Amino acid sequence: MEELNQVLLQRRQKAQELADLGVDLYANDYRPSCAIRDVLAKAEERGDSHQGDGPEYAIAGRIMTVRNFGKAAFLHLQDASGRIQVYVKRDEVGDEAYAIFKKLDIGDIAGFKGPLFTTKTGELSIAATVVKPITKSLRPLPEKFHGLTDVETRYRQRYVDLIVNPEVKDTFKKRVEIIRLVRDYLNNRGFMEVETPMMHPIAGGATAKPFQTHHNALDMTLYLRIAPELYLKRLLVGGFERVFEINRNFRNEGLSTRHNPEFTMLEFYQAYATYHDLMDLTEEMISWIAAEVVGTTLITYQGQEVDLTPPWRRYTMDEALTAVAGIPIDVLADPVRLRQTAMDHGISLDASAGHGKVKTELFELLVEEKLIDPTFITAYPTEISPLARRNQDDPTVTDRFELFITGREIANAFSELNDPIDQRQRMEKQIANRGDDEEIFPELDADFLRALEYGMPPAAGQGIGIDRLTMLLTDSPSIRDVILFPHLRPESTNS
RNA sequence: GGGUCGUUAACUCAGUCGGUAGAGUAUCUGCCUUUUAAGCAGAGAGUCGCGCGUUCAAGUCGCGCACGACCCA
Repeated sequence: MEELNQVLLQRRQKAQELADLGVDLYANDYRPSCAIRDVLAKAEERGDSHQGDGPEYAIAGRIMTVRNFGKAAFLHLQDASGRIQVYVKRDEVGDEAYAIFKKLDIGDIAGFKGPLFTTKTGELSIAATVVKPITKSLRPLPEKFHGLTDVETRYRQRYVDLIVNPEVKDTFKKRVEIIRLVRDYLNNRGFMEVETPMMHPIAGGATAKPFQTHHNALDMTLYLRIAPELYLKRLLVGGFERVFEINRNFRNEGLSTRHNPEFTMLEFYQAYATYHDLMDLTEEMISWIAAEVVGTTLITYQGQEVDLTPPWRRYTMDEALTAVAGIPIDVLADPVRLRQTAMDHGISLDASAGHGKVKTELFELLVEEKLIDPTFITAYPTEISPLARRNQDDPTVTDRFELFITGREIANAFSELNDPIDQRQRMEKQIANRGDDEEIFPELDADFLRALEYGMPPAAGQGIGIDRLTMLLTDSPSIRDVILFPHLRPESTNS
């Protein structure tokens, strides 16, 4: 238990004084009649000025500011829906209630009842006739003008951040709205939302380090999933032709402004579709969500204008390397010269890296960050796309795209590989090429291959990072701004 | 993993050349019945992130550690 400083002691003392006056410090016998937003809306309907002669409203919320005049006071009360001023006058509420009111603090939760009036300065306010202490706050809130800005405290004590920084609340409301719109969009197109395992016996569907756990009764290692892909495809085999899942993935890797160890991913699969269909779907869905959430498809992200109005630019990886990075076509086609170009840019390549890998490295270094407006990049090398279908005309590339907006990968999709023989070979190759430093060796998912052998209909599938999409649409610079409780190192115990 | 910057009152921040720890908000006391960053007068509030070192003397200089931010890999 931390030592109580003066402020905390004073709060506890005040709480005791209230209790001595017979006040229940944690009462649960008050029911507000109205959300603050609804009070404001009703006042708007009624129009003109309010003289305290209208209906009474019972509201409840947290006291955010107080301006005290001795025998009267103004305060701002905040609930989930908004904020309104309350005027408490001794002559109106009575001596006893006013004495109790004087012992309330900023940060306390209280109820007030009374009619509306408009103050001299023109602010719509509640003229309290009843004061009801509801919950005592034993800790002071951050300063009213600057609020809470220390990012560490904001993330560690998100509850305080949410109380005092209204734009934070707004961001998380938008996040929920985005997810709701994704669901609506896919449900309306015949997709079925499913839940697949979070704990996998084999960590598959992506290349990433998994978290490990242990099942005691079965005495076996399990991995928190790095991707749901291989399970969703099993459902295609089973006959569900349009499925999606919005859920957490876990990757045991570094933290940054773009990476949290657990993050939310949308994955969806559509039978009898190709990656071309998914490009159409994606630009329609994301531009629609932007219009709903932001109100426009012309958005600003960290001072940059981004135009989400369809249609979006589509480049093959080769086209992008030429158009954006200025690499001549004949160099692109020549493995030796391209490798030299990569090395000239300081890219270190090991001997096993093929032509496709070299291209991808150059793309990541020279092109990605320049793709500000939404851009689909297609024709990813087969070498780095173990689960994607090969292109009919050029088997060295796959029918795959990634979507970049503001220089960041937002989505990854492909026409799915459904040839079980090809899939087995590619997985075996991937396992053979594993790095020696990998702590967890990739394993062949025999059951997934068995499922494919029953026949998976041709399909296209896609993953969209919900956190990054939310960052884009809420103009948030860090993934921690769109995750309620982002992962941080443990708080030091000596603080 | 490397580099840069930061950590001082509950919050937001100052702190000069190394010489008694400062402000605003919040809190407490008094005045104040239409204020809104209310006002006026007064008061209390600090392990200067942690540890070691240099020095007569360290918030300040050096080293190490913790946590965080940004950049790089």
